Amino acid sequence: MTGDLRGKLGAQHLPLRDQVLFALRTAIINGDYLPGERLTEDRLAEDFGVSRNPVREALRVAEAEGFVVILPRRGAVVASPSSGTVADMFAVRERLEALAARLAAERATPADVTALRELLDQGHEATERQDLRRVAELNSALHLRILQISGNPWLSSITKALYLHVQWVFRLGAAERAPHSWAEHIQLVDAIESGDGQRAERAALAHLGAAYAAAHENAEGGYQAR
Amino acid sequence: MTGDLRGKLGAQHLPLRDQVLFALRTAIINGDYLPGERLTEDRLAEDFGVSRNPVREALRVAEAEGFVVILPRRGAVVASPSSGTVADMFAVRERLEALAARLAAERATPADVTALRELLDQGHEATERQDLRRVAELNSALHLRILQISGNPWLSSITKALYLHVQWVFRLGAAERAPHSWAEHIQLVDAIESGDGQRAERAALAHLGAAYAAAHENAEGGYQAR
DNA sequence: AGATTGTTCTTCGTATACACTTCGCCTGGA
DNA sequence: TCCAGGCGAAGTGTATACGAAGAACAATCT
Repeated sequence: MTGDLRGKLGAQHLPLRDQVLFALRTAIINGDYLPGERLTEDRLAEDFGVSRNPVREALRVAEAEGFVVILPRRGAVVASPSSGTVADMFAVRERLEALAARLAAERATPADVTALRELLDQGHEATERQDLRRVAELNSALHLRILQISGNPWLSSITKALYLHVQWVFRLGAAERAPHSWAEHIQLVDAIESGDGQRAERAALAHLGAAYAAAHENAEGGYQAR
Repeated sequence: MTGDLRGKLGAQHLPLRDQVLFALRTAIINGDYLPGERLTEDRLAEDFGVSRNPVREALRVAEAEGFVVILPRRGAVVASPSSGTVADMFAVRERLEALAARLAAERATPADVTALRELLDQGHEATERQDLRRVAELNSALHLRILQISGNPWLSSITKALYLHVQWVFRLGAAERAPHSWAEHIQLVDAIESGDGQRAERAALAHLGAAYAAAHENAEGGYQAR
């Protein structure tokens, strides 16, 4: 609840509202604030050690991003990703990541490919070490990197936002996705390296399909709505 | 046990910040505030007749939506859509609207189709009357309706946001797109009615391709960056 | 009980204050 | 004339206080 997040955010150069937004997003994704939980401005202000104004501004953005729902005159509650919308998210993500893969394949420089392989290696190693947390990090890093290589800022920002929500669902649904996804990742990077957009798209779709299946399993009863 | 019988009486009055956001978006899209123009909080507050707080909250959301850029400690300026990002926008939009068309085809009820045909008729009529403004409205309405029929809230909200930006570019680039697009629309609605997702996707892609060509022409020199 | 009326919590908007940055202007010196 | 550097205005970032109105809940009355 209120305990562990109380830090002194008030000393940096970044605007407070951004720090609050970041902390809020993180707390929601990590499950420190659970779906349906009421978020009063005063409480958040106290949790983060700031005044209400930065909190309000952060809340509006969090609403725009879909992490909270604001009911007029009644305040904000943490949004509830229902298993219905998980399917919807993946349907969109599938298309977007397929496009990203294609663009990445068409535009990747040798240096880009090297960077991807590097992530792949680290991921493989972390998998051997059973360091699931690190595996998840590297998984994100790989996807984000591909997005960046795609060179399309719109695609990138939209997909990133979606990706955060996916992670949220994963966390709530407990276990991170297992090691076998790295085989798919290798396929994907191979395709990108080949420069064959079509093939990269297919690899992305295959990967997303598998990821969805996993997410769907986890989503069943991993959290309760309301 | 949290009571779920939400009365919806309070939902009609929208908060000032939302009205400000709406007005701000509209003003930017209409070109009342031009790209690069400085938006000081005091000025906006005065323009809209409210205090700084609602303005600030609206600005944060407008930033998240990509209509303004906020430079820390220096304030907000209207964002500048460069012709590079127009291509990027359409690349994404193509994928999203194709998905929307497919889902709509798979899920449309007869009533949905009737509603689409109604819009088509009105559009045709407005075109005859040379009422370009109304044509543009109906064009939006049609796309938005298809999004709604798709039944995927993520897809819907993301694409809507993108759509606003497209309109922005169109306005800045002067002339609305011409009458011939209605032929494509008819193809699209026919495809949706048929229930053939594949065909609906193809129709959407064809339409988007043509729209992009038009947008691209307009974008050349229709406005100046910075 | 069932309806009505308070009471309280909270949001929403306004207003004000102030530290601190940024920027443009101005002045003085080369 | 041109540059340097100082000075002050403008504007953001943040905090705080306050009043109004809505919603939820409790208490009270018929």
